[in-house]
Amino acid sequence: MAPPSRSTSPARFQSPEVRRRQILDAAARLAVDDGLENTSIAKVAEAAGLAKGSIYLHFGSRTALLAGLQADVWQRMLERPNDLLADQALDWAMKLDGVVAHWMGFEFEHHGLYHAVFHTVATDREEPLVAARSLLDDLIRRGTAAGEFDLDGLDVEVVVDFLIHGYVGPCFHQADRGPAVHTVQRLFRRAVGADHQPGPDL
Amino acid sequence: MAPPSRSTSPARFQSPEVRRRQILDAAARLAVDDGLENTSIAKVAEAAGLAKGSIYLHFGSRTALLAGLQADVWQRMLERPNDLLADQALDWAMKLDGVVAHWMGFEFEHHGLYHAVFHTVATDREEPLVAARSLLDDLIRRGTAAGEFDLDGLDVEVVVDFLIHGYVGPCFHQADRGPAVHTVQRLFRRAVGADHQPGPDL
Amino acid sequence: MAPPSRSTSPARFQSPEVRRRQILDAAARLAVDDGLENTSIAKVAEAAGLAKGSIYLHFGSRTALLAGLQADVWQRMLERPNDLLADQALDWAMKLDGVVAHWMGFEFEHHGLYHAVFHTVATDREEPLVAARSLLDDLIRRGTAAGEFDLDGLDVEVVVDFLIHGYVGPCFHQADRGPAVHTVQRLFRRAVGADHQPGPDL
Amino acid sequence: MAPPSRSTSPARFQSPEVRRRQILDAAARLAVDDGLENTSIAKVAEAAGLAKGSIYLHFGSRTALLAGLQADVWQRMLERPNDLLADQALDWAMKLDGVVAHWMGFEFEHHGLYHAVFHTVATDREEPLVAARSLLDDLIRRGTAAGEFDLDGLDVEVVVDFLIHGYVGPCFHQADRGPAVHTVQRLFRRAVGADHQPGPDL
DNA sequence: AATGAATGAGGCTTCATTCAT
DNA sequence: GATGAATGAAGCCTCATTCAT
Repeated sequence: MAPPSRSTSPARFQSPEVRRRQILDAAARLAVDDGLENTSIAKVAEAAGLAKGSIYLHFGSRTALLAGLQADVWQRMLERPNDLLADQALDWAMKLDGVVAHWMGFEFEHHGLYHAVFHTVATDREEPLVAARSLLDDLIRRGTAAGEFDLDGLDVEVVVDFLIHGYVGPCFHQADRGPAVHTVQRLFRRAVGADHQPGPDL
Repeated sequence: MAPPSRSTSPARFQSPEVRRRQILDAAARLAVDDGLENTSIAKVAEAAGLAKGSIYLHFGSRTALLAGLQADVWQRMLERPNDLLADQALDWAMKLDGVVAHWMGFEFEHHGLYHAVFHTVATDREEPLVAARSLLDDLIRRGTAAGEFDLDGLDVEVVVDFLIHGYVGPCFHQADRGPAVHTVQRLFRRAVGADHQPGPDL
Repeated sequence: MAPPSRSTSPARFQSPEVRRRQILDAAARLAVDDGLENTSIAKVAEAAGLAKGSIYLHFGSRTALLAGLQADVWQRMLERPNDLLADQALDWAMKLDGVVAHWMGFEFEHHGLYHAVFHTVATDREEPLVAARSLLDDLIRRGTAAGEFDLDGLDVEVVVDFLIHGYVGPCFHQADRGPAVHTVQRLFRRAVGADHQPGPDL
Repeated sequence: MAPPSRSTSPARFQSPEVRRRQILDAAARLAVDDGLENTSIAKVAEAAGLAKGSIYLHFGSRTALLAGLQADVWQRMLERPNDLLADQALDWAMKLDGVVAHWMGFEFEHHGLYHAVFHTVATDREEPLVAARSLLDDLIRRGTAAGEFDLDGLDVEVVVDFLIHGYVGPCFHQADRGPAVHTVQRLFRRAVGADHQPGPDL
């Protein structure tokens, strides 16, 4: 009996790292377009130009893939802000502005992916979220210590949670990105008691 | 074609109103525990002590059930704040405090149900969301007009979106409700430029 | 606890015979419109102005109802032709014409109901079909004996089966009923060797 | 989400073409035995020795499967008659005989499958039916033009519809195939006015 | 490494039938 | 007699996962 004919030629060999990235990119694209819960292995495989089974050579399960996506997202979310934090040339309010601009930029760019990943992945979601929170926490505490921010007794942790959720809202409903970002920057400043003068876009 | 054998005794007759409420309550419980998208008809039926098919006597489809849940949630979310808005004895900042207290109370009580419903239901989710937004929008505009709030040029719509998402954050991570609510009330006041003195709990 | 409210008043009492007929009529209507297999108990009940459960006071099962419908259909299908057969004023060819006219009239009127019932009901479908076949069988044999028909060795049973299926075809595709009936009448005559002159419509 | 446990050994790999045919054959068997509308995916899968889900690798839906069955049936139904039509060695009456023999052969062989498919499939059933009708239509018109047939004013379309339904009848009730086919051949000839001498079997 | 046929649990929905009221 | 809430088997379909090739 003839072996089953292969209708498409197999994908060209790739190193695991490259494949992994291709898969994650495909998954991210689909998650943005169709929503995270509608991102099936089959669709990811097709979008990545692979067969379904091949996904499992790189991720142990759909959940693992989604977790990978999450890690990916959060890494990109934290990379730049960490740089900002270290930038000596910026005062604390400007750093805060920078974080807002960066995060909102992501939400606008990927329309909800960050939000979706943040809220949906069925994994230990604490770790990366903790990272984002502690980044903001750190920023606010140090800005306060520097005398730039004035919390007037407000609990930093609550403020952080509030801000980290709040900035997402305007990303869904606003057509004009620039003004929205600017407004949210000022809202962050108001929250930490530093809205003395408008901050420039970053 | 075969007559269904009855392995368990059927649930006692109930009026549609009562059953409908029982089903919605069961669904709400599950939505909180497992997430909205994992709330299946089978699970709802079991939680409500009914057979799967019985759910369809009260809701035309899973989507309709979820929409019913949403409508329910939002009605409870908007009822009280609308009363607050109409209360002549309160100044605008106090009304704002009241809304915060009410909404956070719900989130704490139902641990994420409101958030889940708010962000996930696959229905025309706009209507009730619009209602919540316009409530806050109205409150802020009128408080500003009354000279109590000072937006200093901030776009009201962005502020509203920001606040409506922001208050949810602290509900997940804070053990001490009272202080968290108080802090968020002050953050709302800061956002609208009215944090001159702390507002009392409502 | 209050008894469940009754949203609609119960249908007025009716004698079983009348109810039975109402139900069969409703079922026939639905079978014509939606097809026999889409005729559910629920729809019949609604069309008959009854509650679902009430159907079971008159028919033991859906199958029994469908069988009743079938019996009904076939009775109406055979009544008139039996009269024709007994009519002394008609010659055999005219009787044949009459049967055709009557049967096609039914198919046109009820658009496929007779065909559907004939072919679909999951009961002992033989009995009524046998009646129709033997009617035609009888007619042809006696017409042949009378010298009006000429089978020239054709097996009567095959001829009967052929005719009884054949007349249904033109009922589906022909817009002009009159000419179609006339043509089929002549085809019946040809089949039995009696198409010497066109027969008048009956 | 849970890995599917494998209680039975999976069916051996097959090329899509082979599987597709196996599934269609199983479906045809069931359609004959149980009726087309009682042919469920579950039953087809079991009859084909596959899991339910595997059917969907080859047919997008139950409807598509049934349509595939239909297409299959009709292709086999029309192939041979089209050859007959082109055969120069046969006169028109003999071609007509050949079509009858072929079609009745199918009905006998598959006991009702062709009839079932012909009348029930919930798809665009027009196309293949049109093909069969136009085949017969063509045959009759050309036989008439050649002077072999004599319609004497009968509408060809009605004749075609009549014949195409009529031949099915004897297939259900006759044990002796040979004589039945022969009789129906003569009935076709009578219908088109060409029953001058018996035609030989084809 | 890559493939893709095969699996089967589980999700949604319908509907004939029963039975307490 | 009449009602309609309740049932559960059964139907269609999806999709994460496995594994022979």
